[in-house]
Amino acid sequence: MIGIVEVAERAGVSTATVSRALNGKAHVSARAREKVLKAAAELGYVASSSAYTLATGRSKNIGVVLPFIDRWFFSAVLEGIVNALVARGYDVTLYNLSGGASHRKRVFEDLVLRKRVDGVLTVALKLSEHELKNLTDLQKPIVGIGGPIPGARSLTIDDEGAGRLATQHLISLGHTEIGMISGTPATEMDFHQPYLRKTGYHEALLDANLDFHPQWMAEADFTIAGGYHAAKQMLGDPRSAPTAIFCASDEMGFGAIQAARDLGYRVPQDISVIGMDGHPMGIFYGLSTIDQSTTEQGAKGANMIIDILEADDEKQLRNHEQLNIWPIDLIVRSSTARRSAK
Amino acid sequence: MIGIVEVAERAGVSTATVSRALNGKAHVSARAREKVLKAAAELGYVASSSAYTLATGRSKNIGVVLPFIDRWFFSAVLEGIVNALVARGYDVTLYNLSGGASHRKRVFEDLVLRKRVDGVLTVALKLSEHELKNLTDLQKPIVGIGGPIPGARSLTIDDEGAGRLATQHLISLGHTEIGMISGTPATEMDFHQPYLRKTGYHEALLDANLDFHPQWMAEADFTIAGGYHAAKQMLGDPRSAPTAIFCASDEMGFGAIQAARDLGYRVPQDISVIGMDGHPMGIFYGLSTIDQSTTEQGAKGANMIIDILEADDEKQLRNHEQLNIWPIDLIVRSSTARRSAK
DNA sequence: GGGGAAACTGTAAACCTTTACAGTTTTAGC
DNA sequence: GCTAAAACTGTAAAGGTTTACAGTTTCCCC
Repeated sequence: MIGIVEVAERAGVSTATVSRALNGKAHVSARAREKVLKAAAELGYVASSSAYTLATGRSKNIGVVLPFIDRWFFSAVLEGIVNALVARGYDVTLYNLSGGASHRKRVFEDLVLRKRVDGVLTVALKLSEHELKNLTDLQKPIVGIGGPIPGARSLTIDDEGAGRLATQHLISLGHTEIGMISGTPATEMDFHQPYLRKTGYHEALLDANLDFHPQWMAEADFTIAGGYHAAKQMLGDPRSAPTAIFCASDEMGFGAIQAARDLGYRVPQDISVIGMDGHPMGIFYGLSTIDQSTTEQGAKGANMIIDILEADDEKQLRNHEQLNIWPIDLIVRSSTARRSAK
Repeated sequence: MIGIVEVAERAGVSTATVSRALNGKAHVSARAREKVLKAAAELGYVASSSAYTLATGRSKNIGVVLPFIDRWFFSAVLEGIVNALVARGYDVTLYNLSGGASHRKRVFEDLVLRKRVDGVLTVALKLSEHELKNLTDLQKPIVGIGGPIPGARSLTIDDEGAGRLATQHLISLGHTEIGMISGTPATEMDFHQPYLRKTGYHEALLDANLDFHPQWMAEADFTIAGGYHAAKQMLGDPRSAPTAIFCASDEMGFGAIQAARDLGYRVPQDISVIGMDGHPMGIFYGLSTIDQSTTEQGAKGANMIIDILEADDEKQLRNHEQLNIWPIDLIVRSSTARRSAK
């Protein structure tokens, strides 16, 4: 095993100098630095991260907690997070909550706490009070992406505004009978999101003085299949079928388009569909959507937490609540069009 | 800061006893164990993982290296890996290669090496000799999922057999003009997979004495859009259009179905399509496929590496090459049918 | 060449556990 | 009640780094 001592011997300096040279600190002469670098390279020396962490109290490791990994939104956020963190020299330790309740408890009580991480990033998560306390007790920076963490920093889109914007887009095209397929809150997830998007939808209808028909509202589980079944139900009855549907996720939008086609509707001539999130397949389906540049949002959240960490300012480290609103874009493609005369 | 010393004091025992009690080791009286547990709970003590790692040389942390995170196959494998590892008390540190070449170099040279991990799991990766050497120099268990790592243990399906099976399924339905949309090897990925699936396809045709037409072979990038464009090209010319297509991934299969429909073909009456992987959306599309139970495969790979670690047998730890073949299933849905008379 | 400041370097303590080894207590058998 | 064995417990070293502090060298200017 070759450690800092061996490098020091070979370079003919002390371990302190080796440490300083290798970490790019000041107070090392060019000559010494060079000798150290050479010796380290020759010996193939790599510092032990556990010793580093023990000595400095920093692990250069961020814990990321997500409810699912294999759903597009989450994997896209994760991709952004991981790339941004690695670029800044941090590792990512992953905690996934999809393994059931006992698993979830384990994550919060044991793993996150084991002093392995310098900070925690949560994605679209609603925490119980107990879990929140576990996290804040760590006295480490926390950032919540896509679902505000009370008392901590958050990065999230304006879900209510997004719902309103999507609905207004449909209204602006002349639609007056507008349905919505909203998400059901899975137990693992923050339930603000589906709720807020629905609120935006209602507000937009209200502002435009439009009627609201209970049959125009359905709930599904954010998947293609869920959207398909909900849309089929909603469009199946010609007496109450809306002429446009706003889906709370793009996946449900894909399903809705398919359902409409299977029922003989033409999209967008007979029915307009707008989704939400900015799924890459949306380009393929021609689905209009509210884009929230998911991967970039993940990267931004990652950079936020590193900025806090490296600010190193005591005041910064306190978890004062702070809400950052991430911008959204309306992307109009071929699934929404002017309402045609019936 | 409360450490093992504080717990020892409170419990009225030595730190050695605290350590033994908390780690569930033998040689602790029931009375002492109880006192320790009580004291630890009262103080809210959590062991420092870096000190643990430094003292024991084990990090209880597995590095997972993947080329992408936000593509379904990889996120599904990852989901399986993470859940299995957490269930066995291990953490997962994630290394993603999609950030470009310098990023990739960084991952292999710095991060994986930093003695943070007890073992490495790679997913569908082809490593350069240099990268492979970096990894094996670690003297730690390595397991390659979905892409064999030379000189290490691997878990992979029989890609060639899978290609043959898919093609044979089409042949058994009476098809004689069978196209294939194969994957292009992205630089980040193992390029065995697309190649092997193609080989299986060719073998099956050969065995059945069927003709092969160069226009029946296309390459795409594993995505829906890629499959769509490739299929449109292949089916566009009625003189050479095949009556069945085997796609090397389900995503490309979805695209191919869409392309066929857009060209006025009915699936499966006019054209059969079979995919590969077992994407959950396949149920929705009715896509016949070769299922490789991706998430379970990830879990299996994770368990393999932990088994090696916990066997603790010197011989086990040596990275002797070993190839585990993961079973596949032909799933017949509504996208494949008997060839109809033209 | 002398003096003082600035730049560099080294020693050793600190970080927090685990565990080998030695020492102590309990148990069981007679 | 004694003895030997078994079970438990404690002391202290080890693991590999960073860094405060003290000590040394170099540099510059008079």
